[in-house]
Amino acid sequence: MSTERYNAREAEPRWQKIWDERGIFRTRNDDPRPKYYVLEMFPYPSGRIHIGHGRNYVMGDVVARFKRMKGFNVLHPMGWDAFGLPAENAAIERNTHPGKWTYENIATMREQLKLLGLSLDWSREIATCDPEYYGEQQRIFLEFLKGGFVYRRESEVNWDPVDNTVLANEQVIDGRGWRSGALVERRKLAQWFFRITALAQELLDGLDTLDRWPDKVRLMQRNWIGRSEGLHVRFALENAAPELPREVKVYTTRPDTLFGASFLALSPGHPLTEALAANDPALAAFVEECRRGGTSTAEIETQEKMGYDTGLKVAHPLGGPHLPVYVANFVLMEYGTGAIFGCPAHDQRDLDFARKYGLPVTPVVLPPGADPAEFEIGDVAYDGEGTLYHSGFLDGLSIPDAKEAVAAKLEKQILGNDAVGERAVNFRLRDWGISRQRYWGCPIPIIHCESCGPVPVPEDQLPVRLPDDVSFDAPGNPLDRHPTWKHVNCPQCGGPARRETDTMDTFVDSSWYFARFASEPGTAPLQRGAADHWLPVDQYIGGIEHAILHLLYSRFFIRALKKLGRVSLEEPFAGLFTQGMIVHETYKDPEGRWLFPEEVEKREDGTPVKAGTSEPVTIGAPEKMSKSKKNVVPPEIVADTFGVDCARWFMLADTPPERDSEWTSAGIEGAWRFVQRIWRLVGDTAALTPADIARPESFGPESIALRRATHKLAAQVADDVERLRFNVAVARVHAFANVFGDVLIAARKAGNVPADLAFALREAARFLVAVVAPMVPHLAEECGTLLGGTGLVAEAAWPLVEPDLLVDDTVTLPIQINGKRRGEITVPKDAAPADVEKAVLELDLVAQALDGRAPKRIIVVPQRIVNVVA
RNA sequence: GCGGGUGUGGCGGAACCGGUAGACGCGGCGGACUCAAAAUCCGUUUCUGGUGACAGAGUGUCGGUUCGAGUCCGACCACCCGCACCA
Repeated sequence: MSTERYNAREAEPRWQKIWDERGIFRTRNDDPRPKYYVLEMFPYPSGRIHIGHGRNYVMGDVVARFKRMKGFNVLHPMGWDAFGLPAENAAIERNTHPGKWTYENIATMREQLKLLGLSLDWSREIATCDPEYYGEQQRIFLEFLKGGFVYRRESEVNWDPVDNTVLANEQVIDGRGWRSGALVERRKLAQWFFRITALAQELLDGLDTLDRWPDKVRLMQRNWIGRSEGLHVRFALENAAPELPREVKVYTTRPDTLFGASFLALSPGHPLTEALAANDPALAAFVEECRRGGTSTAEIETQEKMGYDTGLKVAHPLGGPHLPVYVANFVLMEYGTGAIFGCPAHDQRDLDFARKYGLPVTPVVLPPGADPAEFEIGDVAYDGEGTLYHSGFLDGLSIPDAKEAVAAKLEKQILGNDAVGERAVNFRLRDWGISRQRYWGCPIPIIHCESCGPVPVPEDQLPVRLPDDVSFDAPGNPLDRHPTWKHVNCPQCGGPARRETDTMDTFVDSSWYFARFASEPGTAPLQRGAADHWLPVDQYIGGIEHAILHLLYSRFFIRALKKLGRVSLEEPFAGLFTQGMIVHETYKDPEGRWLFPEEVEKREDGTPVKAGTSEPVTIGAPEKMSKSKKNVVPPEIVADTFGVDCARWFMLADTPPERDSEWTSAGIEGAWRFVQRIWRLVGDTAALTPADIARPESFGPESIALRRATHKLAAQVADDVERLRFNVAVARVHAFANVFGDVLIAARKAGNVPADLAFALREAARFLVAVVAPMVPHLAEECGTLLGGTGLVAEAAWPLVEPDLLVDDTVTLPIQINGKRRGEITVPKDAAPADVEKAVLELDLVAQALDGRAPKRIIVVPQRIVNVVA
């Protein structure tokens, strides 16, 4: 009998060292086994990790270790999303260099991650701030430029006045910068864009192929891309000054409501608006007022519709009355044509506008069953289905038929030289602005020349490296202020020119790193052969917060790279899993200061106090672990007390992986007990049975029962892990330990252990160790040694399941009488329903219930249930 | 406003296709071992009534389909998430 406790603190570093020395997690591209690529979203090196960061890495590690045991050549790499604003902020605050700060953080966090015992191939580690990495990214940028996926234009940008940078639309949350929280302003700048909209339809269609993605994420992307089908309609301007355009084009998804139109509205940013405003100070002032309007959620919701009557009129293309042309604050320049026709009766925004400016409200869609003489629009527009009326040739048609009829008619109608109407598809998706006025990012490899314009940096001059000697003592972009860096000669004409001083959005860095990992260390960063071999990532794991941006950008990148011949695939991530966060209680002292969990202790009566004092502590609701609220647990503390296997076990247990999980001391103690329990079960088995026991000819009932449980365990846990149902896998291991423990105790009491049972016990221990190995790998190695194994458990195969042992000979069926469970019956597994029925009717409890009458009906569901209807 | 999700004991949560609701863990209670404690082990733990075998109720609410509903359908309530003046 083993009496010693499992000493995780001693064993864990020892096994980590052995794994490392033998290089067993190093992956080779020429390995003949089938490939499996598992990847967790790489971290930003912000400083230190806490246990809350560990959950997705542990989940990925379970998958990686499991797949290795199942015979796959597994790629499981790690890297660093290393460019970004915090490094610059740290540089400003601490008077250091962003690179130094970043690489120091990487060193710290690498050691912390290693503490978790992750089976990572560290030889493939990358940081996106390595010149080799961003040099390849510059090459990709130039290929995108050549291939038409990059362009430059003047654009109104979201300007973050605190971080002094441009933000993507996606980085503006409630009108504030996603990092600084500052209210975003609008400015016009020349910006570089990735033409993601060129692939909008493909990116939408591709979602249908991603059957191992969560539906939620696919839906979010679908909505983000936002496809709509409608009609472009050109309206002739009646009374415009000669220098103005002759027409206005609008986009509508409701051409059926054209007879209900009562006005046209232009966006404040529309070219016609600008042209009019040049000679109309009042309009110019109105446009200015619209600009000032905030973009925050609350403001948009409460913002009143504002309009300015330009005095212009347009003709109705279907012969209705002429319509006034307004400029309106609610019309977006970025969507459609920046101009709309307003149909107040059937669009809430138009209705609000019409009521405010006294415009007609003419319903043209009659709800089913409504009386045309009575139906009126009050404060709510009607956007349901119905039948067209008040609409000339459309009267009586359904909405879809009316849409079609209008489109067909206007396609043939001519205004000037073109058709009045043209069917059009619109997307909500906008092109991706990637220019950032920041130092710590990938330089955009362009040189601006007075005479040649923007010129690509020649291939042999890549990478364009960031200068090291920069200062952060003034606001703005250090690259722009650098005395020499930007001054170069034009590669085309040789004349004086200046470098592009903008750097790329860091989302560019993370849009292809998974392809970089495919290349062996020391080889070119993006190789078609290697990328095609390893990609797509078989299982990608990360937070739901990246459901749109990172994942959509990466999908765009791979598709663009394919079109440029750099890779052969279309979708980078075949399987996606979004894991929940780890949350923890928060603690505050009487002054309202946050306390770390280790600063809090419980008195005997259960009240929490500040450690070593009698100051009361307020316990707050569990929240996402964060440094600012101090509700963090550093991995070192866990490693030094319970061991990281306990942390791993706890992170996998109880809560489904996609939900948030609360870290508690009770939970980690429970994990500790179970780790010790496995250790004891294995140790007791090793003491009770000989290591070299041969498989006996036959097994007694007790041994068969144990073996059935053993083999079912291996089969079911394999299935659970494949489906990432770690909490269920953990529960099964617990249940098995209960069965195993009972048999073990009985065997020990009996004194002598027959050979067949000894074999079954050994087998149970071996299986148990293998099954938990992906989850608690250090303990598994230690147990492996205990059982007299010579090789590493980390390199062992998943146990071979004997299919005969998965099915039982008999089944116990519940007996229901009138749908209520009244008893049960045990029958042979493949008993005929008629025989089961007969056996059931012979039972006393059934006879009693029937009380001499014949049953109305008996339903026998083989292997499930018997229901007697009395 | 639009779209999506969730709701099961004191708690985290199981329950594949409609077939024994509450697996497994946490916590609680009782016990064994111990001089005592820790550790470990055993029993018990949905609620109500009953000493008990047992009976009744029970998966947010109301209704429906079915021999049978946590699971399917309809309406509603609560909470969570995403998008948000996208014409």
